[in-house]
Amino acid sequence: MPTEEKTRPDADAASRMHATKQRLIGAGLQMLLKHGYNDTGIQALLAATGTPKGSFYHHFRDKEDFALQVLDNYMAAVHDALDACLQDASRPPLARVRDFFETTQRSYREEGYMGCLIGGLGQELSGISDVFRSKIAECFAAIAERIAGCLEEARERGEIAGDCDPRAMADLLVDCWEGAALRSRLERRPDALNTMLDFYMGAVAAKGEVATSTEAVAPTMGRR
Amino acid sequence: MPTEEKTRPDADAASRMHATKQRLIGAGLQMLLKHGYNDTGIQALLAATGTPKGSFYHHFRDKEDFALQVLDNYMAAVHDALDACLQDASRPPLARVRDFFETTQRSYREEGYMGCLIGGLGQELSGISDVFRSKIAECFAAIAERIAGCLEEARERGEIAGDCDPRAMADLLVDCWEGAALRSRLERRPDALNTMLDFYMGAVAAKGEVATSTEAVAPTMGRR
DNA sequence: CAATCGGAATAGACCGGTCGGTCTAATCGA
DNA sequence: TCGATTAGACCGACCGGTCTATTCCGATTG
Repeated sequence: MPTEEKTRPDADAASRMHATKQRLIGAGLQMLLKHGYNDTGIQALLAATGTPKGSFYHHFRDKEDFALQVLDNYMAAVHDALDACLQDASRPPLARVRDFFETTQRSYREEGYMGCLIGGLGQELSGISDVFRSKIAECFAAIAERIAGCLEEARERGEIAGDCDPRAMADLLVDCWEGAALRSRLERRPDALNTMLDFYMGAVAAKGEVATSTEAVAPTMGRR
Repeated sequence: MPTEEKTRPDADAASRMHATKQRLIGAGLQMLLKHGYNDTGIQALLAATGTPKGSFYHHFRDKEDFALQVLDNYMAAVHDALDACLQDASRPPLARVRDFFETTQRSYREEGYMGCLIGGLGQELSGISDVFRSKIAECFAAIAERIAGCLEEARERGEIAGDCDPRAMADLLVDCWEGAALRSRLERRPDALNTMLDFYMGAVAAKGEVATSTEAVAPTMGRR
């Protein structure tokens, strides 16, 4: 493993985690995705997993600590997906970025189009908890940072305009994705996600220039 | 007033509304924006407005009914802003659309960058309540519908590509806006909103063609 | 190898507080 | 006078969290 990040939570930590704790975090992800934070009850979580209360408060300080750990777990999975998609040097950078979001979209479908946990908790809690607000802002920043790296590559290769700011474009992409994810949650279908991706890819792709890539990046645009 | 819509809730209804009910809805908007639905307590609302419980349950069936009415009120304000911004036939259609979102952004600032109530409630409740889910989907659809009308005008005038689907582009704009609104809520600043607007306007504007408009639509792009 | 020790983990009764909602009575205003 | 509205005591349910008791299981012994 290359020394790519200073301190990213071990993606492999799950394997060393106690089975009960893993069960709680797994079920917690589903419940937090569907119900949000305030409507997720500890009792309901324990009932759903057949866990006694003592175990929960042995593994977690309190509900907030629990949700933060679920979020860490979620972020680890996101970073795994980023690793899997963005590091394939044989593909054009822009196609790799698109691949990441298509992978993400697939995971949304598997969860019944409940959208993104980060966005969900961010929307619900950023008004009342600075802990969550800053944590979630950091999550988005971390994702955007990695995408920005890939966009920088794309810029150097002439896939996107040479005078654009990759980091700003990455932030923008993440933001728009979250909006489309909310819409897909409301509609229980992925259309908004696809439309958004097509639009973005079509808009950033440097047109009529060298564009060495033969891989199609934005098949259609502006049509649902 | 022109017969523009079949049945849109009377924007002027507030003036005929009982003072107590108005107070509750006004305070409810602030509380729902900041705390979300589940963390907004009836008791806290009553304490904040100095209202006895009897009054609340006289004017509202229950908490859900209350939140839906706050949402109706919010939507009426949105439609007012749409009226004010989109109907000025003397300005280019695309500039009118941009004007609406800049007006919206101003109102976000006034509320301390708490983002959009529709998006907030949508994110929090769409997983557990079909009432809210469909209601909020309709809210977005209604907004997109009106923007689509303006985009259609823009298309006819050649401000945007002739072969694009105005309705899809309007949905997309609303979705991306919501995503940027979440980011602006997390960061307590409007940057993400501006970046998103600039990017969208720059991307849809038909380039190098007739483009009769002399009004700048997207001053900068891709820079924060 | 068996006995045992001790912390980790499980188990669930229990607690005070707050939740949304109900009910009856008093008061207001046309 | 009479319905609309205000007033607030009251309710059962459930919330997150605490506490003590028990069980589990690997390390430490003789």
